[in-house]
Amino acid sequence: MQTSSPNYYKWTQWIFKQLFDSYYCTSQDKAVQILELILDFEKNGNKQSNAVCDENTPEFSASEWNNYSEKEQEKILLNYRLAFLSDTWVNWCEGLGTVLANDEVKDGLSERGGFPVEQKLMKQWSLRITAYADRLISGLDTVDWSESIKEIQKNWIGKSKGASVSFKVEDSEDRIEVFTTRPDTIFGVNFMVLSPEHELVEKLTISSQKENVESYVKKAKLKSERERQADKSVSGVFTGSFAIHPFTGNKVEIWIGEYVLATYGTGAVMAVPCGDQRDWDFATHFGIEILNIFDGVDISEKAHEEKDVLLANSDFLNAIPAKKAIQKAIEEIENGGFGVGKINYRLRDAIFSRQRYWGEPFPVYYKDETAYFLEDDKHVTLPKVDKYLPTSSGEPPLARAKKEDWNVFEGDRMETNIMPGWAGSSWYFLRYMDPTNDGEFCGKEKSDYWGQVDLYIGGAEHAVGHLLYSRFWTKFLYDRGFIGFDEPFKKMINQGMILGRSNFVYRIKDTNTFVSFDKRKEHQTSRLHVDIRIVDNDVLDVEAFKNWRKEYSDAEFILSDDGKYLCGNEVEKMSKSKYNVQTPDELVEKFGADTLRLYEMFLGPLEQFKPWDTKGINGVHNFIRKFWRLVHDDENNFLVSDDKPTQENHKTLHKTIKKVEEEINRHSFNTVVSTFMICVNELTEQKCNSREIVSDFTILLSSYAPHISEEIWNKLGNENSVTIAEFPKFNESYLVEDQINYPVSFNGKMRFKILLDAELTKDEVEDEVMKHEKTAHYLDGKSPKKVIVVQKRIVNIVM
RNA sequence: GCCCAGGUGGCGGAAUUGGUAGACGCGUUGGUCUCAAACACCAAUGGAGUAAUCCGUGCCGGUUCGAGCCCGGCUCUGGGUACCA
Repeated sequence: MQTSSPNYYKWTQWIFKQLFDSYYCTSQDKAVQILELILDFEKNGNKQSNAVCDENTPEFSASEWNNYSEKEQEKILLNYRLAFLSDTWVNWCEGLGTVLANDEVKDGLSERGGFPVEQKLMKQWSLRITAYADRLISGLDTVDWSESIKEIQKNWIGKSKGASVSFKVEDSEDRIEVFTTRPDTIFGVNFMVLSPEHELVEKLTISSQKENVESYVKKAKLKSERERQADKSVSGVFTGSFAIHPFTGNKVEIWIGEYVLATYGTGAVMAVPCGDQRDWDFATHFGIEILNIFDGVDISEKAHEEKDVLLANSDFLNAIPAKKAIQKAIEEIENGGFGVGKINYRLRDAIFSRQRYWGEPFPVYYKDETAYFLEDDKHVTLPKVDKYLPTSSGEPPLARAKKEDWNVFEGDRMETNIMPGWAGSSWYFLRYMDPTNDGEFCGKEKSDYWGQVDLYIGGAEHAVGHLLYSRFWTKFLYDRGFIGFDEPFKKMINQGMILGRSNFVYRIKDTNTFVSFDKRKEHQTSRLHVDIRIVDNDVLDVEAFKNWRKEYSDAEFILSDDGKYLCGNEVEKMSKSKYNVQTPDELVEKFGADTLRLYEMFLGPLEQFKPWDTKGINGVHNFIRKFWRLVHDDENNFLVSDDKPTQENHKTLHKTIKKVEEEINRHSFNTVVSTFMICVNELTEQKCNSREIVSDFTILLSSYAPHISEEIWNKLGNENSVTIAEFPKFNESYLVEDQINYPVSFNGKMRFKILLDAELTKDEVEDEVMKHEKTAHYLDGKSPKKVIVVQKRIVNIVM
């Protein structure tokens, strides 16, 4: 099964079409066919509709709706559809020639390649994931995932409860809307701050402030997002305009400040300097008065951000504790008609268009610039193009395809964007359940039978991408009745990453001269990754470095005193971009794939991060050879015996079966490998090459070292693959001990052991211990206060 | 700042419900085999001490007959995340 094959992605297109044909009904709290919404519009218009929609959707009555043209109706429906086209500010990445989702942008640079990303307005397909924000949070309680991934998703969705409040601008019809989580502190507001990008900035700036504001805004826009976030110093400028406090009617200064983000909330805040540290810092820096609305709290040194005090100087909120006051404030704000209680999410709708070649094409065509979907039985495959590059006019690569290059062509033109990488990966686990179904993406009886993915082992780096989108699609497919569960992955384990050891060179600023690690502090340098293959033991091969890349061919070096160029080093994520990748090919060549596989498991617990270090690999390789020798004679001829295994042989085998079974349930693969080693060591010592024992051991080993297991299984005379052999049954009776080697401790410290019959009662054990010669020695003349006997486990003598 | 992990020999790590701390592997040392080496095999290997013995799971305290494990307080390391109003 390949997500890139048309047999697969035609179903991705089908799911996308279902999203387009659906809206989110808030009263049923699920996705519903858009037809139902249309019927509702025809009868009632949209004034009371319980549907999630774009904030700028106009209101209309039933008769207005019925009089709209098809095109107008379609335009409105786009505000409701879960897959919709809209002009969106997107993260445009020139370097990659495509749009990126928010989670693909890190610090203002593309996660892949590290290219700059800018904001650009484009017509794009988006998915209304925000409709699912709440369920994506609450659903986390039903899955067995690590706390950290749940936390990352919660933060990413970023639900905050509060109120949206609109402040009237003095002598103007304009209003400034803010979002606040602390409406109870509204009487502490005496200024407000807009982000430099806020749409009202220009309008609100009075002529005498114009120059200051313009230069401030210009400076802010020149900075990359990364620089702006890194810069924690307080900066801002006054517009000269005032807003009117909705309750007191007092003047409220309107400022502009970089610390307010354009992309969160409304891009403006009401500043409460006594209750918010950032506002406090801003007010202090610019000498703005700080009103104190907290009863008995000193705010001269810092803001008071906790909700643990009563309010003062706050009219109807006086002497009310914060929790109640928030409720009361929202009521009054709503009564006054200048705001409303609101839940705000940090999560944005997911942009679903990309401008590359490789990806799933949309089953969409345009007629008169309106988007239409193909009939259900038709799907689009990627057309052939002459180059995988954008056209000269900047359209996506698919725009290179001529009419006859498309397998389907309808309307004026086909959609030339493609879907993002996470489209296919959002539902592939469902296709696994029914990979050859030609009539459906996955038969309901199949998904009902297999259900959720029991265990998903994957990296934490997909926390806000793939793992969130899969949950969204699963919930959608569940809502529409296509599957019977609404979370894709029941349990998840995040495997630890293998870290690599990176090396660095130090380039002196604005030169092509590199200084050795030990002398780097004598210069202003920037640290650059260097390929670990041209570094040996932290010493750089200078000639190889010059040949490594064109720009270094004439590099000069300041060496350390012993004439070597020393590199810096650090253990970090193994990654191509860090040039610290060690491929396992060489190890496979030398030791075989079984050894590599076993060694990776043997390194330690699955979830743990660890640096790649091959020092111990010959240990597991020796184990494999030891197992081989167990079933071969000195001339390397396969040799097993058909003698009846001894009691001891059975004990060794069944001890191993038990342990392997237990450990696999705990996902503790490193200890399973140890168990195998112990088993082979014991069988070697017992000189046991019994066919019966070896067969069962081979099955146990087969999923850990598949190649050697298959080979030995075959040599044992089996026709079928070991992968379909039945897992050996554990038999407790082989492990019954008739004697117990009791550890005897004094005040909790183990001193000696005593071999006793397993059937002895507590009292008999105590008698035997007290009779023992060493007991008298450790008692040293004292008499025991108490003797604790835990049968078959331990004896503790308290003195 | 907040959230999540984690701290055990020279190293990777084990100890599953509170019950023998250091399984297994690496490394090291000594030995056997060999002309020699590699491989393999045998033995030793937490620290101190000739030994008896004593001390030992980041630090301080607590619970318990008994704590690497439970509780309280610290500390250090790793990871994630944030001018989110």
